[in-house]
Amino acid sequence: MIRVLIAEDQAMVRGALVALLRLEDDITVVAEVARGDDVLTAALSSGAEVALLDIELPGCDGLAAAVQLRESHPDCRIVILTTFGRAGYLRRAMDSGASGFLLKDAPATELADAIRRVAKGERVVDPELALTALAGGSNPLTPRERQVLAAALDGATVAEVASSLFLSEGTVRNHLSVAIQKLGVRNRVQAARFAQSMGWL
Amino acid sequence: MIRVLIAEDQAMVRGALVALLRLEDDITVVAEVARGDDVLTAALSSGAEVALLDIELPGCDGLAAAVQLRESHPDCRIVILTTFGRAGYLRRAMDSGASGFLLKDAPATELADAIRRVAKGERVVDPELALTALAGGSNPLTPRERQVLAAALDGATVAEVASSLFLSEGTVRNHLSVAIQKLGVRNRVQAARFAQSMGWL
DNA sequence: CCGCGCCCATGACAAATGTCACCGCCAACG
DNA sequence: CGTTGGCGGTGACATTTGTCATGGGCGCGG
Repeated sequence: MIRVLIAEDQAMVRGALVALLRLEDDITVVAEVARGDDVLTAALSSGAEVALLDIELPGCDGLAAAVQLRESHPDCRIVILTTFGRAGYLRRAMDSGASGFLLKDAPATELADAIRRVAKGERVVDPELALTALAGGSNPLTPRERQVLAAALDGATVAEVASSLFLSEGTVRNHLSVAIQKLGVRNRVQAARFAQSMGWL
Repeated sequence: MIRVLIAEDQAMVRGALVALLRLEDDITVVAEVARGDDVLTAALSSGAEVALLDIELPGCDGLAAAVQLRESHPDCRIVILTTFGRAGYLRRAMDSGASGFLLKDAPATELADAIRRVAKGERVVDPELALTALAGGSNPLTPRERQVLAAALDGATVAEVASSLFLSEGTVRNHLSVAIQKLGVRNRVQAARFAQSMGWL
């Protein structure tokens, strides 16, 4: 019997996934949580063998939860389940110690299969996604550029970004300009959107 | 036995929802589709009594699918199932002839319940959401302003928006400026994001 | 130690953006 | 019929944004 923890913020989807896994004889759901910062305690108290983590979670990112889990409960295998097949997400998931990476676009039958294989110690990644992750290359942005871009994502002005990061306005403009050129786009909005679509945030 | 059609683009979620509904004795899933433009034919050929429609669908918006379905198959009740509790979505869903409006944030148990009530001819809407929809008021944007804002959403320049809508640049700037003031924000990006978050697109 | 890359900053400049006043056209409505 | 409001347009203006050159400080690897 494989003991599984499910972390997913949308209650309806979470419940549906539980129903899906209940159909399997060799899998039992021992914990469900809605927040990233509940993952650790729930995993410890339930003795989960496999943790199924969404990336977009309130409280704490699924990838961050994976890191915590890996540190204090290294026997628990981790499967990331996410909507977006962003190359950067896959890379970061692997860096976080995940054993599996599944898309919500994948057929429902693959879920139980992936959990079984991960429980046996295998790694499970959509091969096509792995290719695009390799082809896409790695994140060309420096940490500062990421911060500035992330701040610009929701329409903040240069002045706001500057004060929120304790920088000069000119510096912010420089970082933005460099990021725009690296990404080959024409303004900050496109740059921010593109970076996010690649999982570079 | 209530005959249900499910339209949801993410295969994993779709399969999980099917598993969830399979647990109910009086509900049977007679069709599942991934695209909005497959809803109509699938509903007709399967004789579905209730259609469960996601809003974000490839091919054709779930709300548009609802309108088509309403016209050519008026006996089929419609339930909109969506991630976002945007006030504008609810209003448009009701205008599209939907009988129910459910959030993916709602508990999984509510799904079967909502389907049963809708099948009996009742209307099902999250009461809290209905309140915010009323409080939020209706869309203050004119059709043109919506178009311009939508085009600006992905970082297009004024010139690009102008040529794509066959307008003068000055006119586009005017529409943007008016929209920015109506929405009480400070630039086009915030305006576009705010409008989208309200479902005014 | 020296170079390299990242970070921060300045100042200047061109381009894009946001605002304003004012124009006309047209359809809906009292 | 006159008024109102959405739509399209012009021109001007201040502000913001994107680009460039340049320079200093810091940490890391050869």
